[in-house]
Amino acid sequence: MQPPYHRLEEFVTLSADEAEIVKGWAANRREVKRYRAIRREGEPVAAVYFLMEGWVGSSLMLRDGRRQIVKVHLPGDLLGFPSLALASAGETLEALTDAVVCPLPPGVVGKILAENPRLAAGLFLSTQKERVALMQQLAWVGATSALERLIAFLLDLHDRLVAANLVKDGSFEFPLTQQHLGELLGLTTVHVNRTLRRLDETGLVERSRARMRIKDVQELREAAATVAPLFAGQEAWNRLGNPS
Amino acid sequence: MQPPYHRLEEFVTLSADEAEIVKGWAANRREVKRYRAIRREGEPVAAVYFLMEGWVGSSLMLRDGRRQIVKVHLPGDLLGFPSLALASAGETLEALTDAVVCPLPPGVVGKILAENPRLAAGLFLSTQKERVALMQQLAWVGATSALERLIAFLLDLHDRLVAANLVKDGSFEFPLTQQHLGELLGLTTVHVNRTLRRLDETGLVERSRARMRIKDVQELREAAATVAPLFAGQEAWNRLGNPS
DNA sequence: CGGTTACTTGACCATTCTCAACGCCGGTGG
DNA sequence: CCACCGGCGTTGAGAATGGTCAAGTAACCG
Repeated sequence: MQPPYHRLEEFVTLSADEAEIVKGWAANRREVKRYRAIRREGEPVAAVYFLMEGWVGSSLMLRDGRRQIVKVHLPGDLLGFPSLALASAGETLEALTDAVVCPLPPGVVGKILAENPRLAAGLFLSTQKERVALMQQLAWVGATSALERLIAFLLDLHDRLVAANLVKDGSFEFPLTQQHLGELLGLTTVHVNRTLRRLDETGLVERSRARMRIKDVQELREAAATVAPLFAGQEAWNRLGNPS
Repeated sequence: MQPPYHRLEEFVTLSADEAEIVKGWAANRREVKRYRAIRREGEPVAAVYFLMEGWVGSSLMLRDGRRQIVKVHLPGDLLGFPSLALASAGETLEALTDAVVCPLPPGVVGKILAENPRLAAGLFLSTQKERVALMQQLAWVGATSALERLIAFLLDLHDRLVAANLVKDGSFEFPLTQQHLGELLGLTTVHVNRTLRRLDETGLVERSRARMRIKDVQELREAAATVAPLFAGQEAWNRLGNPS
């Protein structure tokens, strides 16, 4: 199977040199078992991570033990970047399936910023894309009902799984527990359960073990409270490159 | 009054050249009246903005008209960066007070990425800081009660106002309506009102017209559900510059 | 096959929302 | 200068979405 470099080429096509740099990351693989932490909040910021295989959650812990999952990462994602601005890590990275990550010391990022403007622009835009995703999630969680949140998340997940080539025959692996969904969407496990049941009673999705199928993506989109933003791809890079 | 460049120097001290670049931004000032949009969702991504004076809100609109404010920006903030990754703007930027912004075409950002690695690293880290802030807000909104959300927001605002030198004698201007607070925290106006009353009945804050005073910041911090993250400042830049 | 973990369901509870009315304050026009 | 108007803030009563507690069931793992 091809390493998931799709997200790195989304905004800037990589030159041969740049592709070499990226491939070099794979030299350092770290395998992580399901539910194990890759890095916890409060630990030193020793690296960022390229997610090679598996799913990983980024979460914040509140003082009383409640937890908010802020992102479910899929293969090809870069993890841990926000903590580069912090004195110690601000997010816990936890494997949601068995996973493989490639740790990149902050110096690698610095070197790219210093020496490779194209790749730097790609990273920069990728980071902005993540900000948009966070803004969207905040909108779901802050302004919509349980059902709408679930729909919005499933659609977003679906689209990202398609991009990562992980949807087969319209269905995909779904390793999240209902507890995870609750912590992601700001709901209790019990209510996630009821809402999920409602969703598949209406025939919009089908759950079986650790798989899920969205039966009619178009119909589900119409039930969603937000419209997925349209990313600019290459055009974003062109804008950066053509000061007016 | 000094232009608010504090946020640009947070991670990387600017060289004389770099300071010149930044000062050059001020050449192009755009004044915006309170409640006027600087840029709406869906419009072309013509620029990002440096906020010179005043407060600005970034918000997303849902299909049914509900709105989520994702950030209240203060002087010194850079606005509109997430939309650089999008085909058309993903957030509406609305002046919450009379404001002055300096529009920067995307090409200016591209030029910095291409030619000025130090400034680029500063921007990059600033952006990561914003991501951390968004993650925190998501945690408040997703995982805490109305009272805790309000406290968390007020503390965060307070700290940022202090950094921008906008707190005088322990009190600060507070131009947000209760509706804004609701849209920011995922609550209705009515409930914001009740919660605010509860807050000042307990004597933790004092409201008068368009000002607010936090009577005991330390005590309020103890009542908060999250701990504000510690930003790395210069150290973050050092990490980037010293690949291990 | 036993034990653990996740999922499911029910009954009850509470935080927050909805709807509605009213008061205050600032601005505007006569 | 005063009267009106509109926006914002405030308060009350009742409804509802989602939370809590609890128990039971199904799936998975060693």
